[in-house]
Amino acid sequence: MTREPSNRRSGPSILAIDPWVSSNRSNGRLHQVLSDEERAQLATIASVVRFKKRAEIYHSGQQARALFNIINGVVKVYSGDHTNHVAAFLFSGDLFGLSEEGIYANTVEAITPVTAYQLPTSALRGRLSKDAILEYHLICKLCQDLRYSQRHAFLVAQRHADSKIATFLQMLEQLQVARGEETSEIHIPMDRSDIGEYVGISLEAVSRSFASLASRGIIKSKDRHYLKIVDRGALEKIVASGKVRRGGRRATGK
Amino acid sequence: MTREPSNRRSGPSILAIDPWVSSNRSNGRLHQVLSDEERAQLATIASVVRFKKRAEIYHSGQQARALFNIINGVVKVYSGDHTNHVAAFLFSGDLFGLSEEGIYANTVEAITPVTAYQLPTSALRGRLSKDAILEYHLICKLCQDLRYSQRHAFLVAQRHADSKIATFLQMLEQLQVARGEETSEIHIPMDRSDIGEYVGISLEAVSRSFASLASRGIIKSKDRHYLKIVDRGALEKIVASGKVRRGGRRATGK
DNA sequence: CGGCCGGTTGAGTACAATCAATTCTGGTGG
DNA sequence: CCACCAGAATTGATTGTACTCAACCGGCCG
Repeated sequence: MTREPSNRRSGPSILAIDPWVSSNRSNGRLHQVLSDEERAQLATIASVVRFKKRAEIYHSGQQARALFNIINGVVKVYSGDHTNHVAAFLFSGDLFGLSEEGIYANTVEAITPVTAYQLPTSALRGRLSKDAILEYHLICKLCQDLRYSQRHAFLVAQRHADSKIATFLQMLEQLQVARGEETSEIHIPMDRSDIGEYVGISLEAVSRSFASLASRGIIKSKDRHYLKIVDRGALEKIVASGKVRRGGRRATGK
Repeated sequence: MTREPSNRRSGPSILAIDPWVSSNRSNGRLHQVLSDEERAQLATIASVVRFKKRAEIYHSGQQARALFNIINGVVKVYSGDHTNHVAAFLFSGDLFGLSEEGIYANTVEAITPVTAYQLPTSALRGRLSKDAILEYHLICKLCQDLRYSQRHAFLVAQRHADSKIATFLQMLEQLQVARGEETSEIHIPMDRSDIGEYVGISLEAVSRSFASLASRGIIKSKDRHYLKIVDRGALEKIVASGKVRRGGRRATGK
């Protein structure tokens, strides 16, 4: 982990959607919720840190010294225990380092080389307590994270491996759209076992699903980490086919 | 839905754990993060509403007119679409009604008769923008919700029905502890199909799991909605047995 | 060149979904 | 108060899917 002066960029960045204010120009795209002043302000308490691929950034149970804001790279958030369940993949503009009573509740590992702002909790809390706007923006981001987490639970609840992978691919693509990246190809930075631990199937099943989708002409993979969706309709159908669950009555009176 | 003056109680209540400040006296118990003044303040913009069992409180896609704070009763939060995936069960001291650009992102239905505070979004936003402390407390609650959601994804990722149900029971018990309720018996307010939709198995499998746990002497059920954990150790083992997932390398260098 | 790691492919098995029949339970009206 | 009914819950039998164990491939780095 290396430190360097943080004046090279315009400062921490939070990409999110406002829970209440509907912005005119958003087709699934996320917005920079921080103003330039806020970013500059935050930059004064931030330092830039870098992590190599596969580096563990912090471990569940450690003292939460800092909040991190990804500049670029991808991390995975997972439970540090013997189960390696992956809770989330995070990208540029995302935050991690949320704690529970000052203790990190998850383990975070760099999937790719990562550059991030490091915001010491003490300084951050000081700033938050004085700045209602900044707090509001943090709220926006937390709502965002909550929605993503619910979507993740939904993904994991899909019954067929193919549906999970199809949903996962849609999610990845949508994330690329959300942050305004190139969208002709889907970039898959994580490896098969990470995917398996995220969608809740074995890595063999991940492999088989990719193979199956490819053989059916629904996706076309350039290599291990890049692929294209060829038949969007078919993919949609596969996503939908994993959802059916019967039972449950209708909501009645008030 | 009926309205009544909201001066009957001490005002809205948020139960959560501070992400940073470790409170001396918490053994898994949640705290009231709002001060009496805050609660009184919020009460001035809140009205009390009641919903019958199985009433739909709002539907995904509707305009988000209000945030709700449960006084008592239980609701389920689920995706309004044809899939009935349940994202959460919420209890007293919980919030619901979070939206995405002013639109409700979920559907919420009362599982039991529910009494709740209704906080119009406009008034609430006005108050939030002026009150950094209140915003901070909302942040606490959102972190809480995020953790629960991650735990839910984890539960759903368990591989065996028995493990899911065992985990679910532990979660319910822990929630009762968290809000300081009676803990000798576990109260299960939701029906089998709700449980199935929450843990990601069919309602028949839910039934079979309960039967299996009971026959093994691990739980003892009084009736459909109340049971006791007899063999806590065995339950723990079952929870753990659903977690194993092999593969994944170790995190290396810095 | 060889080893290692990530990925793919194959065979057998176990578990839960499904379809279907039956019992239990709580609420309603006579 | 009881009989009845509808919805919830249970139980049974069958089938399909994904996990497991295991062998094998291929690229990358030392």
